[in-house]
Amino acid sequence: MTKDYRQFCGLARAAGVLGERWALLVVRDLTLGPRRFKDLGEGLPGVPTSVLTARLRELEQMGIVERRAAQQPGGGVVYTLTPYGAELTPILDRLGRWGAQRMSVPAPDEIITSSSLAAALRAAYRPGAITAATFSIHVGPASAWAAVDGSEVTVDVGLPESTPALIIHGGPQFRLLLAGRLSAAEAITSGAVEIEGPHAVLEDFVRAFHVPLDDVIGTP
Amino acid sequence: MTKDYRQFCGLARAAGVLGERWALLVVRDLTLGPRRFKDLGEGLPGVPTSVLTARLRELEQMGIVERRAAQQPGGGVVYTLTPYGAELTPILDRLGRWGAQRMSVPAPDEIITSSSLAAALRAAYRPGAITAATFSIHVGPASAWAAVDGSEVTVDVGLPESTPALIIHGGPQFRLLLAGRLSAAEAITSGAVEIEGPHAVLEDFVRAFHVPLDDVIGTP
DNA sequence: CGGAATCCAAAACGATACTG
DNA sequence: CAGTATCGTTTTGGATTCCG
Repeated sequence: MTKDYRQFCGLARAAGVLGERWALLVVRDLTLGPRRFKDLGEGLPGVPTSVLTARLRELEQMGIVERRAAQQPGGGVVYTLTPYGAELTPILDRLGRWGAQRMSVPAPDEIITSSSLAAALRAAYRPGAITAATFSIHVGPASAWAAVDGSEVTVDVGLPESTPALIIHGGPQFRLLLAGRLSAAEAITSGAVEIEGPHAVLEDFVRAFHVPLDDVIGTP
Repeated sequence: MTKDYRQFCGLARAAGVLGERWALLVVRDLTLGPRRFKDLGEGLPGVPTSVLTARLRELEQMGIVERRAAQQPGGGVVYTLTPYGAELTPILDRLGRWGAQRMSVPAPDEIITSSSLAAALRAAYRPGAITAATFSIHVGPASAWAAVDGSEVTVDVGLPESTPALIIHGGPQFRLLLAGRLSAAEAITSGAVEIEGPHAVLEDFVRAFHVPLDDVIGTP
């Protein structure tokens, strides 16, 4: 449990916990807010309950995750990030952007989860482009929303509470829109995305949310 | 080889490569500069050559590491980070600082490698405290140096080329100096560190290199 | 719902030895 | 120096089932 490198090194510690299978994705999902065991399991297709339990215990023991009784609907248990764990958020955002640089279009067997979409939106946010707006995004089976207010952005899975300025339905090409490889206009005319709302708001969206994409040279 | 989460997610990609055993530490060592196979192996006590090879191949395949023929002494092979891989440096620095927050004093079985020391110094650097100086640091069997010049810092293992303004020999308590739990004066009088050079330069050092340390509450 | 318990299979790690 | 090859052992991941 929890890899041990026997090195007195902050990075080795981090690698020890977060390098375990599924650990980083569990934390990613928890950066969006408190989650139940079941939510985590469903949001991470392929995790056996036994592994999820193990990861949560380890993260708990390292002070990253906290296990609490849920007050509201139905009681039960929720997992949250501790303040220490929450400090990972900006780091994971950067790491996620780094990894996304080489991701153009989903492979046939790759899925998009709502949590990954929400986290990607948060990581993609560039303050200053727009002042305020709420977006509702659907990509394949995944749904998330992002609410911009000044330099802040709030994201989560599912649907926004307030009515969004724009609803976007995107397909596999959605990534290219975030990369600027497709302009807002192109994305619409090509059918890469369909929107409910004004075209101009989609222009706002692409200005506010951006993740560059490398020209990847084939490996000769 | 290379964990697969089947998710179209930058973080999942990153976790796939960097989550493999030893991978993050290999990258850490390479952020310091080109390294030979043997250097990496010796700097990572416990890695079998077979595993090291596997990790290097994976990192190479992901475009993070490049394998080149060494020009200079003796020929052979060196591994370097690609530009893409080098982009990880600031991220790993942040992750390392995050992990170090809960590390006060090395456990009896924890070692300090020269690479981890050098990387820790880089991560600990706060621009603005001093204008220029070179430090030579020894902690246990590990040796590294850091050269400050304006807002830039350069670090590596071993000894600096130019004569340092200060040589520091630290013991297990060295971490507390970086955390500010020990003042420069206290560190010297308590014997936590021994220095060759002016006391005042050690004051400079602690101002320029700092990694906070959490008050960790026992787990009740 | 929130897990604990079992069990099997497959990696993958670590050690060691050996080669170009 | 820079690995490859082999191999036994240990993990641990994944699937399934069951329980409070």
